[in-house]
This record gives sequence, C-alpha cells and structure tokens, in this order.
Amino acid sequence: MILSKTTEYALNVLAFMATRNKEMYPADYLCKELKIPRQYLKRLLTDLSKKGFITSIRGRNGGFIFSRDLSTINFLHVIEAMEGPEAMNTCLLGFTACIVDHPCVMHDLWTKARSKMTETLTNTSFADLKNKYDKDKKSIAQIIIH
Amino acid sequence: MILSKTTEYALNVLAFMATRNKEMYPADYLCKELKIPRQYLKRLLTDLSKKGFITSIRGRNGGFIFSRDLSTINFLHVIEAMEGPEAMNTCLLGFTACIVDHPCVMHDLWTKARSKMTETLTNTSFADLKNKYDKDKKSIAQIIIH
DNA sequence: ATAATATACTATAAAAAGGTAGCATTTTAT
DNA sequence: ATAAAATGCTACCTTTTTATAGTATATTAT
Ligand code: FES
Ligand code: FES
Repeated sequence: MILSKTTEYALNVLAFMATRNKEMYPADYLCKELKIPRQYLKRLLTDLSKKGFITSIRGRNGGFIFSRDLSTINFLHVIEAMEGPEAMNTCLLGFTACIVDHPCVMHDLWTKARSKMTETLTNTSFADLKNKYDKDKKSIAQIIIH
Repeated sequence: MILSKTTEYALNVLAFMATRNKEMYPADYLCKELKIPRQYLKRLLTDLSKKGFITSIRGRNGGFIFSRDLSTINFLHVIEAMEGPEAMNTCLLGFTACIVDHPCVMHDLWTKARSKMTETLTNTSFADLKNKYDKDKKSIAQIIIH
C-alpha cells in the first residue's frame, strides 16, 4: 500500500478545488495557494484531467474545473486512478497480490484492518468533503503542505 | 503513509522466521526461501539486527535468530522502525504531519479510518502470528513474494 | 592451522519518483 | 491583428529507493 507524494498532491488539489467556490482554478493560482511545485502541479493537473476528474480549459481565463458532480467522485477513485486499481489491496507481507485463494498468514487480519479505511475512502465523496468544510470551517487550520 | 518494498521484505522475513521452527536462519537460506535479492536481503538483515529485532551470529553455523521473545515484537514496531515513527500518522492530504491542533478537512474521518488498522498492527505480535500459522497452516498458501 | 561457512562493509549501478526549464499551442480581451 | 494568459508537451536533472558486486572479517568443524 502506497500513498505517494503525488497522490497526496492530487487529493490536496481536488480537496481544495472542491471546498472553495471559484468558477475556475488556474494552475498558477493553485500553485500559489497550495505551495506545490509549479511545473509538477501543472503536469499533475493535466494528468487529473486525462483521468476524467477535472476539465482543462485552455487560453486566457482558462484553468481547471471539476468535470463531473462532486458527489460522483470519492477518495478511493482518486487513489486508484493515481496508484493503480490494486493500491489498497496489497498484501502486508509484500506478496504480489492479496488474494483470497492464496492468503498469507496475515491475510484475514490485514483484510479486516484495511476494510474500515477502504470503506471511508469509498464513502467519502468530494461533495461530502465540501459539506464538511462549510460546516467546520472554523476548526480547520491546515491549508498548506510544507 | 507508505509501506515500501523494503518494509514488506522486513515483515516477510520476520514472519517467516517467526513461523518456522529452525534454530538458526542464515541469510542464504532466507534468500532462497523468500526470493528476496541476496545482497539486499543481507543488508536488510544487518539493519534489522541493528534495530534490535534479530541477532546476528557470524562465522560457520551462524545466521540470524530473534533477539527477544516473539510476543514483544508487533507489526507496528517493525513498520515504525523501517519507515520512521510517523509512518502511520500521516495526513491524507499530504500536509507535513497529521496533528490534532492543525487538522485538515479530512482529519477526523481519516484518523478514525486508520485506527482499526493501527490497532491491528499494534495488537498482532509475532507470537500471535506463529500461533495463527500453526493453527491455520493448511489454508495458508502464499510463501513467496514474486 | 586451515578450510569452510557465515556476516559486515563499501562502492557502485539501475530504476523510480520527484522536480525544473523552455517552448509550443490555444483562447480571448482589447 | 495582437498581446496576454492560460494549458500541453518534451527533455532533462536530482533525489530516493532498490539491487549488485566484491572484499573484509569473524567463527567453528575438522
Ligand atoms: S495475501 Fe498477504 S495480506 Fe492478503
Ligand atoms: S491533518 Fe490531514 S488527516 Fe490529519
């Protein structure tokens, strides 16, 4: 199981875009707000648009917007899009896959332990995130990665 | 949160050593059984011995054995020794740390989601693993990583 | 003593991830 | 038309992780 820095950036950007009420999010604006390296973020945004989460609009006044309703995108979607479909289904002991037919000695314990996490990642859409943010705004301190 | 390949190797080796009933585990034997690259595994074993999980015995008939009782070592110990003490305490959105005073919008959901996993990793010692293995041996298929 | 069998150490290479720079292309306000 | 403001693309660089090779050192059976 890996949540790479790039995936964290992706979740961070999307969470930011989902919770603010802008019409459009240009790369440079996101870069300034989130302190993610400029060119790296641009590449990531292009990638996220190719993956269907956001739409890019080129040219003056362009930027990025969500391409579908926030309620249709959850955290697991993004993680799997970034890390591959098996990202959250890896064997704790590093076997090639975590398969029910070929369990390792930790398999059932590990599967159970992961389930709550996977469940949360599946059940939390970016619309939920926005609602949460609007409700709890005062108690949310952290905005910047570094 | 990252479980790197090296950490998976570490858990794999220790799980193997904990469940077999050998007096001594030479590096070459572990390498052959677990298909972990020879020199890389040797270095890892030295590392694990420096970290106090196993003891190295040099010379003919040497190898590695656990340096303390299996019941005193759990999965979180090993993960934290390999990945650093904050390995399982990282912010989902990639903020520098996951801190109660400086929560991000996902903080409380993510903290709850992680807890079951962390709990399992803490509550499962390598002695538990051995018991489990002795009991379920027939249903455990997977041994080799690749 | 000596040979065999181990681990320990060091240097290096290869691969993957993260980050940077520059230019091309697209769009729109003026 | 033109300039400004945006994304798209490619090539390259740096750092970290993973892997390999060779040599030094330690221990013990014989
Ligand atoms: S096979 Fe190891 S955790 Fe499932
Ligand atoms: S601060 Fe983001 S998960 Fe805790």
